[in-house]
Amino acid sequence: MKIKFIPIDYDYFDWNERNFIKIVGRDENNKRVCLIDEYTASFWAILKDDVSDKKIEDIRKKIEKIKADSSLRNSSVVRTELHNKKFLGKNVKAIKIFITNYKDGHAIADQIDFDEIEKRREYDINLITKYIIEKKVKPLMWYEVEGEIFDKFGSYDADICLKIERMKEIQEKEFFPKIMAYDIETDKFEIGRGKIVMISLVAKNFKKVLTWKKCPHNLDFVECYKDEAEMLEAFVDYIQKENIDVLAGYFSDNFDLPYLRARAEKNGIKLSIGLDGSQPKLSKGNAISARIDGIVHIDLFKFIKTNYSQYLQSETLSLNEVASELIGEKKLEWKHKHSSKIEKDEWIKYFEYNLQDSVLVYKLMEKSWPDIMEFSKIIREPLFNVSRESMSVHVENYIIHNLEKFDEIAEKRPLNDEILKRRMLGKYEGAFVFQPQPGLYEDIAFFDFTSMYSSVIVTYNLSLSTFLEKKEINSTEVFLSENHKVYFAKEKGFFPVMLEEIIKKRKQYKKEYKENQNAILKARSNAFKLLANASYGYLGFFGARYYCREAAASTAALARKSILETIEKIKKKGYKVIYSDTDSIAFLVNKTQKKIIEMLKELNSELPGIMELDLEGFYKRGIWVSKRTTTEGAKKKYALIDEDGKIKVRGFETVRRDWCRLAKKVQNEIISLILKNGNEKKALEYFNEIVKKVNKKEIENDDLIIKTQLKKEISSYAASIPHVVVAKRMLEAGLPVRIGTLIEYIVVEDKQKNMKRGKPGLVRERAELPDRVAQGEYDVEYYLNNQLIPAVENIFEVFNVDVKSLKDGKTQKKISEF
DNA sequence: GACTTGGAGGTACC
DNA sequence: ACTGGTACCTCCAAGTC
Repeated sequence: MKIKFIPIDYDYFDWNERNFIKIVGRDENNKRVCLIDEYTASFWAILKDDVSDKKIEDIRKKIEKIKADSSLRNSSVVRTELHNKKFLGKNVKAIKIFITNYKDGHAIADQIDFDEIEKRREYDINLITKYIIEKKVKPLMWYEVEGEIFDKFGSYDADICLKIERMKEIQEKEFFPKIMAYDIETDKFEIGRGKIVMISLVAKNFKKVLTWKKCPHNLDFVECYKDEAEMLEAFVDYIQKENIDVLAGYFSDNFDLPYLRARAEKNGIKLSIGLDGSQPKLSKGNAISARIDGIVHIDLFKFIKTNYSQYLQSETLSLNEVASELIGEKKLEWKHKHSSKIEKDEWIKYFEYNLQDSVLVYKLMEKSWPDIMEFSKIIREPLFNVSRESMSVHVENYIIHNLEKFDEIAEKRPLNDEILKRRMLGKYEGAFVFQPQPGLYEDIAFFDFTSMYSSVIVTYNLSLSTFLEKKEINSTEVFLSENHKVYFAKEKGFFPVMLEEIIKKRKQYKKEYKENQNAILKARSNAFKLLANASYGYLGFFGARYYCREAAASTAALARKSILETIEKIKKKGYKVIYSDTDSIAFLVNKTQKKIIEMLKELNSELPGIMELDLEGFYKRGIWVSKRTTTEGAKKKYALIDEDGKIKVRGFETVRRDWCRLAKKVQNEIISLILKNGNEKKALEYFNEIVKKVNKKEIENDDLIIKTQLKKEISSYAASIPHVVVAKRMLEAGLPVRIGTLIEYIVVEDKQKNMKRGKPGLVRERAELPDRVAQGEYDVEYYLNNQLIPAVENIFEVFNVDVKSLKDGKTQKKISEF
């Protein structure tokens, strides 16, 4: 039988003690297809140099006799092959060892401890990953498949199952999966402790809320069931009936699916939503992931966190904020309460609220699909994994999937003691940041290096496999510090070569996207950008297979050297450099813009390798301020206005979430007024008005909330700082507080009159939960001295205006003098 | 007891 | 633990006089 097929989900199972791969996907008519493939797991034993051929044959014979029997199954080596391979760039002879069952790879590898064996590798690589590499059955690519009907499964919910005989990659139209979004509402927050009150399901032309609560209304999307158990059964039915590829939730790995499983168990029913009739499988450990056989369960929260969060403005990654920013739609209003306390007519609101959550998840999933799909195609890992994995894992998987071209055997994942050792090493010297001079500057140009760290890695060939223990002829020498030099080979290593390709592809797809703006090209270009950006971090990441501290430190060192040299050149051309951070240089434009572009060309012609300097932009004006404690300029804090009047703020309180909105809004407005007008006059008037308002207690509570995230367990905080004290109080009040919760508080006047000689008591004693604070109850002194003034003081200082004394009556006269 | 200092903690920049 | 280092700033608590 011959069909067209696109792989969506991968899994493996044991049959007669051997491993079989099961791929679920679609055919050209969108029929659900499952493919079965026999696959023999393997790993490598790398031989030491100079082992004689005869000895190698002896060892192979010995290896072929190895068994690893357990109560679970009898495992053994199937056969061996001898190959000429590379390991970390060096030629090696290696024995490829095929085994009956992947799960016993470790047990068998442990028995290969002959003196002639240098290393054993790749027994720590996922079976699916190895399968995709070797058999080239890549996720979300179309294939023409020949195979025979496979009916050895009792019943599998697919239109057809084939055992693969031949496969060929083909070109076909882009695939779009059938997505369903879901969300549950429960009586208690803790997993399984309360009942599930309702479940919403949203797919294309499909909107439902399932509930077992009485239905005193006529909402057509609500379906009522006798009890929780019946509702859960209906949920299972819909998942089975609707023929979906992707089930998407938000925080659903940690909440919705575990909750559903727990409640199903309590009700004595099976949550058999897998195509094989199995229940969702929850992984053990801290980072729970919930898998459904044949259906890709995606927890969008995880994908958004690793892939979008750095580009989002949202203060938190709550569904409400993320949806609002990405799709311009919000959750409905609903104040959570136990179902027993919900009034009759409130239920409609509750159902609508629940439905809207799934609508948001559905739309977010549609929007994220190109990104998830492109990552899956580029990295060649299944959607389930790609949607959950961190950037370092993405980089690593990309490497592993591309080693074949280099004949490389993969390095092993570091074990715990190795990780510990790496972490003990501490930090190495990083980027250069220019010491700015506080002031308001006119006409500024910004240059920046494109993907600077990646370009450095490629240009200087930095990586684990090119790192040399000692100086060799024709090697690159890098000064890390005065008495620490390291060396790298000139011969190209696979890591820099791969990175160069990533950078090239990023450029290519960026260009293609500009010519043909569609979501997929954008996603493709973006995926390569993210991979390139994470590569340097990967080199210095303690958990990386290809960790190389020297390479990471050298990357930073060479980037420093490069930027400092460029700064010098720009200075020599007669420009005043005012700022620089890592890969960017700001300088004053005292000549025509044409001259600047000419200089840029010249600078580029002198740069080595793929290093490239780019014009980031011209700005009409910019402000740099001093640090709060000293008079020297603050780094990483500045604001710019471009020729179109667009303002860019970096580092100021305005862009920090741990400052109250009042301080942020006022600072932002002051920055804007100053940059637009070129002086502080209007800004001072504005500030004066605000101070009056604060004094008159006219500021809304919402503008006074200070938000700080709880980053660890409450008990492990050394000092009792305001947000931790408030968090404790929230816990006592039965509010959900855990690591990651954004704690909100308002500082109120000292009720206990703890004032000591006119000075207020500790902030934590005055930090109050926002809904316990009445309008106008806030502490004027705190918000003036600890929020407003610190936020604007250094800005006005640039104009020699002392704002500290503004709140006193006298100084107001002083302002009128301006 | 008032003031200084340093560390913990959080969040930004690139 | 889940990419890296650099930097700012607040609040508290210990240290100093």
